Parts: sequence; structure tokens; C-alpha cells
Amino acid sequence: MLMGEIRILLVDDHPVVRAGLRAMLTEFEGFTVVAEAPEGAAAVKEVQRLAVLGEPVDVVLMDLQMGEGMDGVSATKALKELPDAPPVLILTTYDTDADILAAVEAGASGYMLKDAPPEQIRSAVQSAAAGQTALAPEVAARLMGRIRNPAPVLSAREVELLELLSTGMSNKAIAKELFISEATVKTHLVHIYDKLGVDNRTAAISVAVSRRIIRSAG
Amino acid sequence: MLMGEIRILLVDDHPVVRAGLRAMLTEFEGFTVVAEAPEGAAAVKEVQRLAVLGEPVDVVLMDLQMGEGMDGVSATKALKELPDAPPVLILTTYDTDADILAAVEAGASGYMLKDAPPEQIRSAVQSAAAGQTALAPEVAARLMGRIRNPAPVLSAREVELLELLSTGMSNKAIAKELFISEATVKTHLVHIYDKLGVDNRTAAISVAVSRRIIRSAG
DNA sequence: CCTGCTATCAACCTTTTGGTTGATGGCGTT
DNA sequence: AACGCCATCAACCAAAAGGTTGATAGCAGG
Repeated sequence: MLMGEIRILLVDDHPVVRAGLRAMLTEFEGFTVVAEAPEGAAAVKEVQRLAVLGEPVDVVLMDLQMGEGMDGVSATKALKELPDAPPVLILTTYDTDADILAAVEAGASGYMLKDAPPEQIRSAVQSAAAGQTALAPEVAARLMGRIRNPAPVLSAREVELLELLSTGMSNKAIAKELFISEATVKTHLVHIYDKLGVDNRTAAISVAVSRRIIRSAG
Repeated sequence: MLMGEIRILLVDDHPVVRAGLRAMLTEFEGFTVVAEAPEGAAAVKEVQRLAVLGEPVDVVLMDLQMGEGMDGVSATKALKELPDAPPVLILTTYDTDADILAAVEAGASGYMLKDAPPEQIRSAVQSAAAGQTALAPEVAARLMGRIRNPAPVLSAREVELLELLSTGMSNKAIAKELFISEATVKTHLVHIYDKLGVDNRTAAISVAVSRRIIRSAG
């Protein structure tokens, strides 16, 4: 293949951010932005379209929060089900555990923050294109810190519950949403309270937000 | 002055966004980005520096949320105290009541959203440079709506309660903290729920945070 | 002066949560 | 195979929160 250019698809609902990434990446050697999409569904279509044209995408740069349409996590999952799925590099604003976990679980090859210096983004794209994993230093540090300092680790399910909790849903509503019984919700909550060292849902949210386990409503 | 170019200062903590705005604006006729700043304090210095150089800034494009340093509202206030203060056009992601009101109160000449189409941003910058006010359609609509349908305003005491609420305190604890009876706490809560359109404390916090009535733990 | 809003409190009742105990099955590790 | 962790559910009880009615008092505005 002789080191052709790295072919990139940008997925972000903000035209300004897309323009910024395009400008930033094309200034570097070896990068081409071959397509853009404002949300996840369009991104999947673009990847397929370019694949059948014989001009496959090498790396997808994906935002997590899209105003409308398919969000980044769902899009990543959808992309990973395609044959010859390209690596997906998440590029977002927030570095909460919930976001990171969801992204990694969906099959993302990396997790970068939008306020990262250009050079960092450049090397992350390169790593992703090479099939490697690329984590932002902040993200990596957070993961390392949590290994050294065995802070109580919430399971993915527990984080999921916390997120619904933070929207103000009752146990009954959460149960319905997750297709489990109210009893199970209560069991999860007891475990969450235990791990966070609190004894009610409101305090749990407060602690979870300040520890960046979840992101507050916004 | 013969219709010189409009000289712009970009203020945003994300290099990606700055690059995007720069690329977007310089593609249009009549715009020059003369400086950039990652946060408010640096922005004020830039404006002053360029003023003494005899190359004054015509429009400041300002984000509201900066990771570190002076935030957009404070920076706008600071700029407005300078002699020959340039118009400040807010360009941000969120269009909450609190943000818009704070920005307008601080003296902003306009309020645009980052997901706006380039053409809209272009004309907003032009309006601001001409000394006019430029509001994004979404923002204008929201303001109109709030005039017709004034949002319930929480009393100072109610906000005080909300703040304690968000830390996870029980009614009893809040009562003790504020030297009032638990009954009074409950009465306040009923009023708060009523005004926010919710029916439990967790949802109240969620709404209050998303409306920026209080700021979340962090 | 009357009206409305705010802040305070009480009594009462219903619903929701929290806390406990115990049980099942899956999954991965030792 | 045995152990631990996770996710699921049930039944039960105690505590907290939610909802209602009603009352008092201050203070601002028409």
C-alpha cells in the first residue's frame, strides 16, 4: 500500500468543529478528510458508500454527543458490525467514566478530548489508523489512578443505573426502562450506595458527579 | 476607513474550535482573524495589546465555557469596561436561560450557537461589527417564549434549599442546617417541585442543574 | 386596606425509598 | 470443583419523602 494517505471520516454535529478538524488534519502530512457526517446514521451510510466505491475509510473521528440523530456510541456499535469496520476514534468534550466505558464497550479504538493540542490528536489518528489504541493522557491517567487507588469500581450496570437515577427517575421508572424488576433496581442501588459511601440516591448522584463517574444533566 | 476587513479575536479553550472558526471565517470575504485566546484573561490582554498597536479588534467571538481561566461572561464584563470596547459575540454550545441572560447582562452584542450553519455565523459577525445585535433564531425564539410564558422564578430561599438538596442532604439535615423545621423544608420542596414541574428531589436537581439554577457538584 | 408572595410551622396520610435476608444462575479464576 | 462477583428477583419492615390542608406573620404593591 506504500503509505498512502490516511482517509478520515469526520462525525460531529457542529459545522465549526468539523471545519476545525478538517483544517487541522489537512495541515498535517498524510491525512485526507474524505467525508463528513453530522450524526451517526449518516456516518454509517458514508462508510458503506465509500467502501463500495473502493475508497474505504481508514479512520472514523467520532463525537459522542450529537444534538439529533444517532449518538456516537450507537454509531460506533453499528460501524463495528460492518465487514472491514474501520477503527473509530472518539473525540469528545467530556471524560467521565460513563462515557469512556460506553465508548470502549462499543468498540472504540481510542478516546481523545477536544481541548487536546493538535499534535496529540494527530498522533491519536495515526495510532488508530495503525490499529492501535489511543487514549488521551487525561483518560489514561484516570484509568491508571483507578488501578493504583482501588476506588470502589462500579459495574457497567451500576453506572447505567446511576445515569437514569440522575435524571430524576423513580425506581419503578428505572425498572421499566431497563426491563428488570423494581427489586433488582433496589438491589443495585444498595450496592451503589455501599460503594460510594452514601445512603440515599441524591447523595449518590452528588458523589458520582464529583468523581466524574457520570456527567450531570445538561 | 473604507470598509476594511473586519478584525476578529477568537476566544475558545478548544484548539479544534478555534481552527474551525478561523478556517470558516477566512473563507468568507472581509474577515480577518487577528488573534486567538484560550480563555478570558488572555482575551482581555489581547484586545488591549492590539489597541495600543493601533490595530484594534472589531469583534470578539467568545465562548462561554472555558475549562480553565476566566469564563466568557466575566471576560465580556471586563472587556466592556475598557475604553472603545469592541462588540462581543457569544458563540457557545448551550442556550439555557441562565446563560443567555448572563451574557446579555454582561453586555454581549449577540448570542450564537456552535451548531449554527456557517452562513448564520457569518452574518452574526457582520451585524456585531456594525454595532447591531445578533441573536440565533433558537435564542430569539426562546426569549420570545419566555416573555409570553414567564418561567417560574425561584426565591432565594428556595435556591438555597436546592443547593443543599443537591449535596444529598436529607430533609432533616437541611432543616438543621437552615435552623428551620422539617415541615418548612417540605413546604419549600413542594413549591420548588411545583415551579420546576417535577415531583421528587432528584428530578428537581436534574432540572435545576440543566437550567443552571444551581451548579452541580464538581 | 386588600391582595399576593414568602417564610414559617403542624397534623395527617400515602407512596417511595432504604435496609435486610435469602435465593438463583451465569461467568471467570484459581 | 469451589469461590467470588455480577445480575436478577422476592418478601418484609422501617424510615424518609411526597401531598394535602390549614394556619400565622411579614412585607410589597396597587
